[in-house]
Amino acid sequence: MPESFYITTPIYYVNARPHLGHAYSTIVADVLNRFNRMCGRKTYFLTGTDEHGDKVVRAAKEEGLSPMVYVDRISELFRTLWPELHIEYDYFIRTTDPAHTKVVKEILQRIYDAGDIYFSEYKGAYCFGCERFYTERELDDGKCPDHKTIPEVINESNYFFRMSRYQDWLVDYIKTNPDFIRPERYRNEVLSFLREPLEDLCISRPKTRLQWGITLPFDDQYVTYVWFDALLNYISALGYPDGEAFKEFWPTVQHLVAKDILKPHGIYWPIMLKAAGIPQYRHLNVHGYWNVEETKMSKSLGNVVDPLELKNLYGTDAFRYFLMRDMVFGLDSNFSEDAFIQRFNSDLANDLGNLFSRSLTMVHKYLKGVVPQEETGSESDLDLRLKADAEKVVQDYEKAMEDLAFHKALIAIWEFINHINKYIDVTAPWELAKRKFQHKELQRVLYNILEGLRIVSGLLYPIMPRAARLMQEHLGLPSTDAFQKLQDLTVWGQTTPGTKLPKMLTLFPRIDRDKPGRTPMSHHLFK
RNA sequence: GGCGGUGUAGCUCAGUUGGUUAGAGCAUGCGGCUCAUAUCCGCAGUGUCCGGGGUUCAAGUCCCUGCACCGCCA
Repeated sequence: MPESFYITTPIYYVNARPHLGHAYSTIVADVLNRFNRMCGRKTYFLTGTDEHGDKVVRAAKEEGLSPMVYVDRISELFRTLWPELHIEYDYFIRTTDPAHTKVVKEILQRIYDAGDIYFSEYKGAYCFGCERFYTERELDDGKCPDHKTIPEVINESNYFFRMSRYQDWLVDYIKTNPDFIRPERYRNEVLSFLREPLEDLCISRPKTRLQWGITLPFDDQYVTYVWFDALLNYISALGYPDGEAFKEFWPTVQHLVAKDILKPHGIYWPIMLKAAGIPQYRHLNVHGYWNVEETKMSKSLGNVVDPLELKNLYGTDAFRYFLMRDMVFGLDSNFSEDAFIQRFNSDLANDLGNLFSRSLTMVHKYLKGVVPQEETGSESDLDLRLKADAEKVVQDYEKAMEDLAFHKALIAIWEFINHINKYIDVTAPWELAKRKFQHKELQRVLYNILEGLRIVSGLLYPIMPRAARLMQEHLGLPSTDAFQKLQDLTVWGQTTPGTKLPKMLTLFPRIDRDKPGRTPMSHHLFK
């Protein structure tokens, strides 16, 4: 029985529209999900939206909408964006779902009963304009940085989660499970944070101040605040506690987050799970930020990259390829249209697209578009080397994918693409085609090229599902299968001789930067 | 202020436990092929490995120190 695989994205906060960062997280999840399906695992892929809290109330007010109408609208933007990027999630959760609300209340009650939630009063500087407390440090000359007014000192009572009690346990757990949080830099960050005493977490807001949230089960004058509500989506979506999905998928859960929400996922969440008596997640995978033209992406700079626009300009496959190829998972990367076009033309159009095109053209031209016999038995060193390269690429790829080193997986594929190009160059099928007595050799060479391309298409499936599919159709592979199993990519000779190949197509037409009428990305206009 | 990271070719980066003339891709220049989306293949380079000091027969790699940028914490 192969293991299951459960991957989650963060649930995205609905106070803003989807941007490049959201798209990256969700595409990575989709890539991992598809890769694991190729490995024969039963997979579950969760994404969704986080919809409570005062920022949402404020954003709704600005648009003159009720919170519910507002969150419906923004949530829908996320939900409908993903299919456009060829993302196939299994379930889309919203924290306003009644089923989620029920689980949150259940867990709160359980932790409350166990004595890990207590009631306490505190004093603080509160700005009524911002509807929030400020710490001394955040104040600008004693005044609210936004409103330039002196905040009032008020008393407030709230419920607190006793995280401090679990600090030593967590440090120990992270130390004994080295890949609990990865890459290592983020694990170190959490450990370094835990060297200082951990403060208890405020998990409520009085209804006098905020109504848009889940009412505490043990005090109806309060709502749950942010993380305690949001994090529980990962279990409520599976039908915790009795759902079949929970039993099947929770044991192998991996979370995927950007570095800005490391603390809630690396500290609050494991402690919540511990306090509620739920087994820990397996991995927290943390990635970096996309900068745009060397600067931080921000609304005020007007350089927010809209995934839909990119997709419309260059296609989903190219967009996904660029994101996976140009970011080292865990580190920050830079996005620019120039870099994108560079990658597109050199990797997709020239290396892969042209290889695909020249190969199929030769099959059509020399063999009437019919897949030849394999012609084993008289292989040259060149043939044998190509097969060895094919074995190696699958191994390197698998290792890189397991390590979340997507760029390395793609580098490995492109090395193999170069090898096929080289193989064509050295075997020179156009020469073989001139001489009848070399027909068998011609057949063998072209068969090997097609096989090489089959393996390339199979490996590309998680990253570029649509292009992989197109390639497979044009290589005469069964179109009934959505993808090839990784296992099938390790065995040479799966292409069926005698298959008539469909008409040629250009996979990735070159982008001509200077072409008149070409529309550059709109964020350039705001620079 | 404390802790951590990064600094290698024009650009993006690889460089294992210290070990010959420091690598790849892109960009550049030259040559070859014609099946191909003017594509592909080959060749050619270029480097104060951030500065300074030290350990060693030997340092991009280890130690100390300074600088720059980044992150987390206060």
